[in-house]
Amino acid sequence: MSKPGAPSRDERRQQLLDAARVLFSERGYHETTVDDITRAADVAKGTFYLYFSEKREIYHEVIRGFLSLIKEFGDLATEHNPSPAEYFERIREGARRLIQVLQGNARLARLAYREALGVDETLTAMFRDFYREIAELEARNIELAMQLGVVRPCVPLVVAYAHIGTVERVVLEVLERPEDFPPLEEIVDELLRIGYEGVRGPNGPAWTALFPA
Amino acid sequence: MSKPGAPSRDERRQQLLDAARVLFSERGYHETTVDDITRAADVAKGTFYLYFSEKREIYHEVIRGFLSLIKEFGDLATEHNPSPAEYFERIREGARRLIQVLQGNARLARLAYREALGVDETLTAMFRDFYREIAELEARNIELAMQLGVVRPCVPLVVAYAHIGTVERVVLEVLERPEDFPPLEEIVDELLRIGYEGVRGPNGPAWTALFPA
Amino acid sequence: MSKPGAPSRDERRQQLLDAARVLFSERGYHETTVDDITRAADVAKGTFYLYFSEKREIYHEVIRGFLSLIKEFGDLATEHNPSPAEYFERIREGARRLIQVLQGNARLARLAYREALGVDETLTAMFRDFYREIAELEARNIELAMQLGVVRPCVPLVVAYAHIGTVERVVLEVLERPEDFPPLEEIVDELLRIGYEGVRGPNGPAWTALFPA
Amino acid sequence: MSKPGAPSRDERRQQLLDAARVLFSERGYHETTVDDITRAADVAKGTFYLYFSEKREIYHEVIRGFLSLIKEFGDLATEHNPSPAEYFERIREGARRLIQVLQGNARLARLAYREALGVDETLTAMFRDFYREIAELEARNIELAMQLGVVRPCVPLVVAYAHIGTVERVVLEVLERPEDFPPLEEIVDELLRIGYEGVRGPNGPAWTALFPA
DNA sequence: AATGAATGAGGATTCATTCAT
DNA sequence: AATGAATGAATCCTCATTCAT
Repeated sequence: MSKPGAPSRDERRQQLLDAARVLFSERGYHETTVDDITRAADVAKGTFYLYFSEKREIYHEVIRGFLSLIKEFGDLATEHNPSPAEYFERIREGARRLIQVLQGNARLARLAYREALGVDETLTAMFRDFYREIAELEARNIELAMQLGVVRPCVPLVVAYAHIGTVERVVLEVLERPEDFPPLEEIVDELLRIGYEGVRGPNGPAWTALFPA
Repeated sequence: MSKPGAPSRDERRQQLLDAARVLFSERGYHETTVDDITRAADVAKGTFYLYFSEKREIYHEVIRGFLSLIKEFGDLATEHNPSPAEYFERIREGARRLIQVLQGNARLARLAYREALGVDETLTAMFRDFYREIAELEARNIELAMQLGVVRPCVPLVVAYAHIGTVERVVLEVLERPEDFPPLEEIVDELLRIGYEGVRGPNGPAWTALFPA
Repeated sequence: MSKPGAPSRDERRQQLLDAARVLFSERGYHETTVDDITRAADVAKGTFYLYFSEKREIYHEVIRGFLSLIKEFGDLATEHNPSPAEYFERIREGARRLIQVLQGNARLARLAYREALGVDETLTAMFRDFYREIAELEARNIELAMQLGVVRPCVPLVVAYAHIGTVERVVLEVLERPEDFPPLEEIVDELLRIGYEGVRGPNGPAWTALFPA
Repeated sequence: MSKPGAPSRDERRQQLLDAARVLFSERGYHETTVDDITRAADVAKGTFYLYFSEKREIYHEVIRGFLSLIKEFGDLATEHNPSPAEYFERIREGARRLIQVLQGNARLARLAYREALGVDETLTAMFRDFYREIAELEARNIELAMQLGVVRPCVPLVVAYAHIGTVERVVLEVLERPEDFPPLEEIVDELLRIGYEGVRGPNGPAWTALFPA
């Protein structure tokens, strides 16, 4: 059906997505034209519309891809019935992998953050759902930690968003000007320490004990 | 010399800014046309360009106004040489006033957050500088707290961004769907508690002692 | 940039309508671009949209103008309570003026006829309504003539459409190749004679008597 | 040599024509894409161009087919040397069959009428020729009728177009809103009566005598 | 013969900005 | 200062047609 060496349907689509990801990351949604994308992907303008029905669609796709990349790294702590040490180990592992993803997609991370909401309703909803999902995931982590006694009584959803904001803002700043900060790997532990000692329960301080600086 | 009843130059400018603030907040930068703004301000289209050299300029102005509104509420803690109790009292006061500002400008807050960076370089820089400024301000707070012994040794800038992210993300979520959360006034203390117990020093726990739930 | 005397809003609109009328008549709707129209009217492309919200709108306007030009020439016979001779005299007068209008707008007449329905729903409705209106008008003429006894009992609406079709088809052909026909002025009487002797009533033949060849 | 079960060249072509006829009738020429046609005919897009050199060609074909369908029903009256009664009987028979064809192809009839000329020169010519042919045919009928004395002296071509217009307009209206009219079968006689009494000759009134209501 | 991916010219519409009055 | 008509560059999207497989 396709020439050997000729791109398959999926490859062509990917070609366009890749070009779009780069351009959107560099210039944002509004400053990137369909023409730019097709030129970068080295296809004719009309070809774009064989794979995406409109410009917004490819943007959604790019963002969706990024968000699902992130969402993969949260399901860790809640499984089984861990000891406090196991719990924190898992949280720590998840956080580290999250940081890696963000670091490996720095531009895209900034893009997602920037134009989170300025494009259209669908996208706004995508982000709202994304935040809600990861917040609820972290809220469940918190609840588990409360049951384990390593976290004091609190409103889990509030704490969850606090944790998210902590990571989000710090990581974005570090990605923007890494030279002003210690390496991200070191920062992770500090953030977790702040986040979890901030809600330390009767069985704490757990964190410092478990991971002495 | 202006006709009696005719708006002065500054008033006219303000008229345009007010219209723009509302429209940008509701629809974002790209979905708002200069025509929309002049129509809302009830002036002719050409008049716009007597007060602003281009569309981006009025947007910058709107954002700048909002950011400086926020920045006013940070200089509190660093003055004089406070006791731990005074320190926290000031921090708390600052936070409360910040929340009030955000709550009174919910739409604008969302706008600022959304299109923070998608418009142009100047704006990107404005936000970067804004974050840097408030981060450095909070970092100085942290350093002071370290000296007071209420905060353990840490990298102040990292902790500062962590604090900012905490407030930012939680407040944005609460503004978006207030029905899922306790009232913001109650949340403030929880956030400060998380933020400061998370970095509690030898003279702590301070927070809980000072402001028992 | 064209203005020996600055055109008023209405003049500019008319300028565009005139250009559009000519172009649509020559090439039809689909073969005429907005660019063609603005170029012919000697204004910039954007100017078009200050006066018409979309391409179809100016087309509707052109057609509407033509149709109402025609509709003016029907109300003649029904007034008062004429004698048979007066009745036919009025009919004849109306028909002659109609022919003149068509002759003076030959191209437009062909346009209207051609793309009557191929453009959009609004236009289809415009034509349907147009035909219905003039048919009902002629049907009232017929009814009046039946009362006068110059027309035999018949279904007025059917006869009305028959009369319309007669004029329409003949005039269109004559406009297309006048060299194959007698002058339109002569043809008018023949058509009326056919139309009205075809439904001659007991008081007839009226026509031949009144207007011997 | 074709695979068993595979359509022959002609069948494939017919497949495309059938699909095109339906789509053109429903949406008109400009609103129908080659893609629509091939999808409806269940062949690949490229296949279209194996059978037709361009989109307009298949449209021409569809229209041509329809027009020749109509043209078949005119050659009746002119044969032999009929008596007046035979003459009218043949005319009547021809008219009835014409009506049947139109009724059975109502959509197509409207299409032909609508976009008669808006597409291209070839089509314009096709229609011009079509009208000329049937007009000349009817003109010969009229001449014959003049010789028979059932039609008064007149310009046959003018009368021919008058007759055509009568049928055309009435039938189109009836097809559009049948509920406002008597059944077409009844209307036929009324139209013929109008048409032929309108040109009744010394040996008339023929019609009424032959076909009393 | 059949396929369907690729092409790219073409056209409608928007809107920031200018400038004569 | 104010006006608002005019401008035209910019951009999205469509679709007839081609051609390698």
